[in-house]
Amino acid sequence: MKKTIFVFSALIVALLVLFQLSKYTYVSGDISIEIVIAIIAIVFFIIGIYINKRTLRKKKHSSNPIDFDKVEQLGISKREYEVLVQISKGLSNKEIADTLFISESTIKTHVSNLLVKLDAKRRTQAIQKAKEFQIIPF
Amino acid sequence: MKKTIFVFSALIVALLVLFQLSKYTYVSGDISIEIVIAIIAIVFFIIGIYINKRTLRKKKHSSNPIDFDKVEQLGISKREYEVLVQISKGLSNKEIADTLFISESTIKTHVSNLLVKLDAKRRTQAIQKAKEFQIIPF
DNA sequence: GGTGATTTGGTACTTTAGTATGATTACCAA
DNA sequence: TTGGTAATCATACTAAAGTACCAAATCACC
Repeated sequence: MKKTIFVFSALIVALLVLFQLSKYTYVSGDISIEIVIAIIAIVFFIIGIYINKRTLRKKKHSSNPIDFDKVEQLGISKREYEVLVQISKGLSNKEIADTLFISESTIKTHVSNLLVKLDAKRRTQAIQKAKEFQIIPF
Repeated sequence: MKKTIFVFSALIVALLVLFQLSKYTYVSGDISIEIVIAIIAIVFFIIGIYINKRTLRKKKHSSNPIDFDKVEQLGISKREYEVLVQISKGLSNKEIADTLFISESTIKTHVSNLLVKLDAKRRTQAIQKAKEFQIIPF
């Protein structure tokens, strides 16, 4: 907030100086026009950079693009994907079974299938791969 | 924050208008100069936004703020932290033992200590917690 | 209405992970 | 020099994860 005020204040001062300069140099010569144009170009260039940085910083937290096409491409089914998400949360097979209201045997089947489809040896590696494929939220 | 930017932007625009008007009074009839300046300003503004977006996109992958203070705060030792990083890569205890040139027993000891310090029941949960604490690269 | 994929579940088994405990070495600071 | 901490390793055990194989119910699709 402080920074914003400072930067914009500086810009206003700069513009005022330009404004004054243009008044004085108008009579004496016509080189000032080019200089004024150049300075305005630079100033707005900087303004563009600054404002863009601000807006991008705000968007950073809400960006979570999950590649569902990749999920399909890997042949991961709906249920398997649900299990994958629970795995990435750090839950055990038993805990996943309880949250999805199915038996642990079924979870084991899903996990085994997931490991094959993600080409992973362990569930921790599956998490890593899923993150690389951008198919789990992070 | 948004308000501040808007207010100052409006002020700058107003000043520019004054600047344009003042010129208008001196050189009456010649509108083209003002238009040229305005266009240049807008063009460089857009260029600023564009270039900034490009540089930020490149930096996106290299931005990884790891909270080492948190690591200390949790009482995680140097070696334990190394093990934690390997765990998050999806390696097994045996594989970690091979990469760090120590026995699997030692890895198990480190892992057990890590689970206590991170308040986790499993290594997958430890990964999750470590991510929340921002102590591992992602 | 049959066909293929998904989901579910089980048994039996092997492997990996994690706990508990104890012990040795090394290093660093008081 | 001693006392604390980190790092190392081992044994023995329990728990969880993962594999292999099978089988039945469901569901979508033609």
